[in-house]
Amino acid sequence: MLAPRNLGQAGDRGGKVTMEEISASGKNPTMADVAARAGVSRSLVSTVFREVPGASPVTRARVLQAAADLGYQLDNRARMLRRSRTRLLGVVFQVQDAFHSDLVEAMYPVAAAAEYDLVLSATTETRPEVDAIDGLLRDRCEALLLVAPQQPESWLADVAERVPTIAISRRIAHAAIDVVMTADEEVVDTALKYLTSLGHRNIAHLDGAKIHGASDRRRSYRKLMKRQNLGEFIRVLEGGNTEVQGIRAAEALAREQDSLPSAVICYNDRVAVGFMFGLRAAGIRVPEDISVVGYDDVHMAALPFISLTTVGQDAAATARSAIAHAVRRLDKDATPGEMTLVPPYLVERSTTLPVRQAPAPLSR
Amino acid sequence: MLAPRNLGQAGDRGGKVTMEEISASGKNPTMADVAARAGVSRSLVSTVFREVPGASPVTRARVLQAAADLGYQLDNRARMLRRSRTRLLGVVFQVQDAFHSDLVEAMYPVAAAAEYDLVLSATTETRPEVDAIDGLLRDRCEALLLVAPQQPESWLADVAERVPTIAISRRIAHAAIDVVMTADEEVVDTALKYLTSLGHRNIAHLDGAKIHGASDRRRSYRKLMKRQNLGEFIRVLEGGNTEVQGIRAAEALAREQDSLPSAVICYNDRVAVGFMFGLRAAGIRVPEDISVVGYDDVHMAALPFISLTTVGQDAAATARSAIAHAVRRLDKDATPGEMTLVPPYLVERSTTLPVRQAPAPLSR
DNA sequence: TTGTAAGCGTTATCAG
DNA sequence: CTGATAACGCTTACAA
Repeated sequence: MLAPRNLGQAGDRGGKVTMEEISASGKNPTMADVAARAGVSRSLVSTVFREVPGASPVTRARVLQAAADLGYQLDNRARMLRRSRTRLLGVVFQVQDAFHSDLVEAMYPVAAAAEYDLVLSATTETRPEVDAIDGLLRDRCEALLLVAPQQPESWLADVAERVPTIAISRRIAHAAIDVVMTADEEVVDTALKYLTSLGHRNIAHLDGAKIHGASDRRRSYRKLMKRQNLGEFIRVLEGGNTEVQGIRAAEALAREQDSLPSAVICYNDRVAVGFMFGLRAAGIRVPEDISVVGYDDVHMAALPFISLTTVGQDAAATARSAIAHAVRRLDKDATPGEMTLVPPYLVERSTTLPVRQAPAPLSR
Repeated sequence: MLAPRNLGQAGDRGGKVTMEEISASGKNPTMADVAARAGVSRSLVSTVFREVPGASPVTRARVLQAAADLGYQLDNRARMLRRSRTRLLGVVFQVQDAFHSDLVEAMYPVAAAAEYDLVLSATTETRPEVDAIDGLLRDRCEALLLVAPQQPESWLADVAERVPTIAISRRIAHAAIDVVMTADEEVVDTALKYLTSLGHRNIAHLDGAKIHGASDRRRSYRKLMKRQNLGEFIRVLEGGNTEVQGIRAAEALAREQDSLPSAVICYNDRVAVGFMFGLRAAGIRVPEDISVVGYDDVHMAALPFISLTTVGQDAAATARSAIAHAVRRLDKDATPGEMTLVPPYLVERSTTLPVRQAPAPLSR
């Protein structure tokens, strides 16, 4: 009763387990054990488990049965060691970040389709990126997928010299590193076009402070505002990337209530949500007084009592593209340094309204 | 300039890289390469890298230098294969779950302190638990840490028969499986005692529906209400584990407004937050009309505009305990089937108030 | 279709 | 302190 389901006891259908059963206890059974039990050679067991042609159906069945009886499991260590290729893709990500989780989730099926396995290596407060990457290198991953890597470009370039490296969600200009990220300027463009289509002109930008990518976003905002002939309205609000910083920004804005923008584009959803609640707490209505647009489309943005209009990052497309880059480098030895920009998408929800309190559409 | 930092070029301080440099390109350098460059035997290189005594300081330095010049990295596959023990702990978790992420984060330093490495294996929509566990078994992990496993107990028991298995956050009564979880009854007890201390008696329970553990919680609620002589107030509201289900529950409750409880203990924070906003949307004030207590202490609960009073799960303590179980089983061959209950903690925030609108404390 | 034998890059054992 | 020499469990030509 305590015996594992697939580990067939003496007396089970299989029958003649005797020595093997004893020798198998404690140690894991090997291919040799399976071969012995099936009455074939080790290599035949291998062919069966690799699912390559070269074993008769009847042998195949016998081997599989013997393996099941013994509770045999392939040993990845040995198999990877012997094989010329490990078919391993290393993924470095921040385990606490929801968008990173979305990416990892989306990567699994794509990698599997290309017959690669994923090796996850998390970065945390106590586990620096360098350690995470080192582990993957020791596991002999064939390519590295780095989600929002924090290390300096030169260090990442050194890594990329050893193994094909794909940076995700971080712009890096280096000939050895592939990059996959949401088209940053298009994010601002999408938000801006949407807001101007609602009649907004006085559109401010809630900044991401010193976060990676914030300066790019700021630059895009300035550039695109000018292009829309809205240069006179350019205004960058001091923000950050957390809800609390959003609240602070709202409080600061409320204090100088003389000149409110009619809409604000935020660095990300978290700061946007904080900003929105902060405005409301200060007596400024959202969306009636100010429209708010976020970025990321995190889970929270979709909650009915938040319902934040936002420009979303397509995690699935990003993941697909990142794996595709790795596969191109490995299986089609493409040249490194290519960049893929994933288009963002707009999600209209309840934090935006046409400028100046437009009346609800009349039914006529 | 394109050369990896640690891969010392010919002309670098090291000097005489010639054939090795060429042979190393393409293939990863091995211990043999390092040995050759340092002018020692493979086994000495091994002793140096294993950091065991048996190499003179000067040799040690030479080996390390040669390794650095070559950009040598240990090969985990070979090392794990040869070593009697892998010192690998497999962790199965839902990559999308914030509490699981907290656990994983907390596990890293604890495992490192016990000289174990963590192997992460995520379950997702497309990657079933069985696959995740299979992978870890093939990697020859020495123990499995399963966070909130979904498989039936009998199946998990089969796994536990092969390898020491620790279930986290799921109650399992099986002699082969260790369990670490937050003391479930204490959670309800903590919430209940806190609410009664505020004078509440009409305390309802917002249920977790068919989720694992919900029935335990329900049972504890009933039992402890009776123990407090509050049996007449027992009331289980149909809930769930998501914000949207919380909103629905609030709407349902508002419809039968004749008999509102004065406080509600919720299955988790997510459903609690939805419930709270749902109540407010229905014109029921929180906390003035109804006090709301959540469970988990997720990040969102602490946001200023949510500020949910909740009973928290101690992720760090749970992680510590789980690793400790594994280490006890592996290094001190403790007997399986032990259970550790981690005490929860109360976080008083803004969704609870003494019953019947107590006046703000007077300053005198 | 099946079996034989030689590694893959380490660690561990045992001599010098 | 140092260096040969077997394994570890598998894959992969190559032979039968």
